[in-house]
Amino acid sequence: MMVRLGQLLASGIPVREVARLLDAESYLVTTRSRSRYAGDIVSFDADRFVSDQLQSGAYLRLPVTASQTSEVILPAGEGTLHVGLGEGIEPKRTIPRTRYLIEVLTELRLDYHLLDGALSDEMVRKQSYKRVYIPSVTRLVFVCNEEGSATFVAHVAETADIEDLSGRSKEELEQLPHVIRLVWTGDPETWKAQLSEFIARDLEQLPAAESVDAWFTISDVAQQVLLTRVWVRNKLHALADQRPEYVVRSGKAWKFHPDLAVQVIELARPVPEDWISFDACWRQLDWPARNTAYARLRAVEQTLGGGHSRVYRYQLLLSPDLFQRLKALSAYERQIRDEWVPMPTMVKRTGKSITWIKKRVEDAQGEGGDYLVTLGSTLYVHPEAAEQITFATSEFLALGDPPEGWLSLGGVQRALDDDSAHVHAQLEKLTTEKVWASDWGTYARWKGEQRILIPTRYYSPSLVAMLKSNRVAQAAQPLGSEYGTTLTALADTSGISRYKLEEYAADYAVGQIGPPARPGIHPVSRQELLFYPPQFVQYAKQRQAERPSSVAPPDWITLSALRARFQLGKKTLKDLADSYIGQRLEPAPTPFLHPVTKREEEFYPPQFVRYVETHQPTRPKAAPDGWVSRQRFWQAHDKHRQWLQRKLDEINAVGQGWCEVYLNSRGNPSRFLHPDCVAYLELLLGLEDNTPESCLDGGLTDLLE
DNA sequence: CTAGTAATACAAATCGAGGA
DNA sequence: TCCTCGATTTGTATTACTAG
Repeated sequence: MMVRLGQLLASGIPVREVARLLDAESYLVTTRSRSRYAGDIVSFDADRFVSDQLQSGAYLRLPVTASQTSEVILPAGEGTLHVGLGEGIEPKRTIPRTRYLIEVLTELRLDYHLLDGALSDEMVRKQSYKRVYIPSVTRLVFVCNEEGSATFVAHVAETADIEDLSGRSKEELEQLPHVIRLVWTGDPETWKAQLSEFIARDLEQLPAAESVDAWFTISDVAQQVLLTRVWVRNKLHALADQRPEYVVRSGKAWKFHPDLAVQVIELARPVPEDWISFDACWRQLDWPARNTAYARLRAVEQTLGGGHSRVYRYQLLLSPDLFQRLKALSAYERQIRDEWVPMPTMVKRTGKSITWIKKRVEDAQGEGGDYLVTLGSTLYVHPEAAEQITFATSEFLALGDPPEGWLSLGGVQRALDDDSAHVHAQLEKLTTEKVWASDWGTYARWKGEQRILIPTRYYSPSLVAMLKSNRVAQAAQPLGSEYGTTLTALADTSGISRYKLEEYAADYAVGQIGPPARPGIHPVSRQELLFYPPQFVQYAKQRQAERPSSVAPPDWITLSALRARFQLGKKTLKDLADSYIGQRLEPAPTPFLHPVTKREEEFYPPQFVRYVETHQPTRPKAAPDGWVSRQRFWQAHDKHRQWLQRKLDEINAVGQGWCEVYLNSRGNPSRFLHPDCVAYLELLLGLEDNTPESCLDGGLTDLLE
């Protein structure tokens, strides 16, 4: 603003005239001249004018160029009455129409050029007509502040018309079809509204007409708002990020669309008095770091919507509403920090993993209760849940180590060279017998050299030895049929799973279908076991036969087999299955008996296989030649991975196929960079290392093309 | 005071191994 | 088949610091 005001004052238009133009005659300062031959010195208090404008929040858009001509604008026509020197006629009132016009142009955000005309002696007018040309909408306005002087708005087809129109008389102007005469109604607002309408009539159709020359540089805006260029630059660039078409590079300088400039000027508007500075707010609040408070502020502001904080003269000021919310949030967070238990502490207390604790907390919390809260990056557990879990897990911490030579289930299975579920079942049985009670126990699990707090059963060497001899004896002499059969033996011989047999046995007992199972001494192991009569065997086989379509059609397949075929992750396949089921696609997955495991399993139709083929996420392959993994790249160039991430985001590497997932050397999916991308990044690195900042600005965008 | 950079911290997602 | 674990990768928040 200062620049344009300076231009205006230096344009050759007399200072008094400028003041009249702006309806700002109160800013004229008269200083008595020291020389008595000279008149008083009249000057315009530009500083006061600008600061008042800033205070009031209403900025006048000053002309792009202002000049004075020695010619009369809209001279009197032939038929006009000449009234001599105008003596004896009452001086006409002044109406600040120019000021109103400038206000209208400011509202419409239009740039304009001002020309002040001369007065001639034989004219009635005491004030000159001004010519205002608005290039973006090709409008020409003739305006005069003197009472009774009409205002004319003309549409200009060619630039040559401007001079032509200026030389005509008012009467001639009125006759022209593309000229509108605007009369003073006595009310500034209606006059302004009419003027605005005439000027902006087809403004919407002409948005692009505004030439880039009229756009604003950073300095232009900075001088308007009286804030530093850095602040303005940041604001402008931030806005321009959202409207890339609103910023151009003109030579060395950036130029911004007037809309952006206006927005920034808006941002510099003073804020209400009850707003509080961010630092004052932070000092009253209870956050450890200033940055934390700043992050919270941004988060809260986002939920509130805009307009609750504003930077004014290097001060980030917050609305009272925002401040209250931050205060409440800080109190809430303080309470969490003081009373709740941080996750790391919980891990130490219980000796369990974070996932484990999380699951228990979720179980512990009631309806709608929120027992887990993340503050910053620490997870806090509600005190009640924490206490409950700590109490419940004290047993884990008390877990001892298994005695030397004792074996876990896996160990027993390896010792017997039999990894079937049968071993597990046998151990289960043995551990219920009092005889063996001291030969097994629950201890902490050992995984290689590591002690893990999972209660795990370990079995003594003598128990294992017994099991071994038992199995040898069993092999020699199978169970006698005259006693009936045990469930385990039946499972082994019938092919029906022991889980199903248990289920059938329960139904058999409840329904009293045949003679009940009776306890007896096993001829080989001398254990007391339950023996089931032949009727039960028959019943079990019947139940088994009744199971829905016991064998799957040949092309139906289980999820796990499908997983092996497509090399898909568990979760990926599960998601695909869920979506298949969710869409109610036919035929639906159906339970069948698995030919090998003899268990009932969910089988999926061949349609699902095709569904997976078409919907599966593209499975990574080995990287083609020349592609480099992200990790290798940032490590090789001694850059942080975030640096790389940022650069890739900037050039939209994923969008243009410069970044793809391939298998890395470990066989895991990882992101790889296209050779071109690598070349570009290396070029970038070279530039960053070797050239000053200024070269980077313009050069890189070209390189990207 | 803002915006940018780098280092660090944390958490979510995922996988295979092992036990029940 | 389900669960838990540690290991690993990846994404994002926090922190510290700097230039302008």
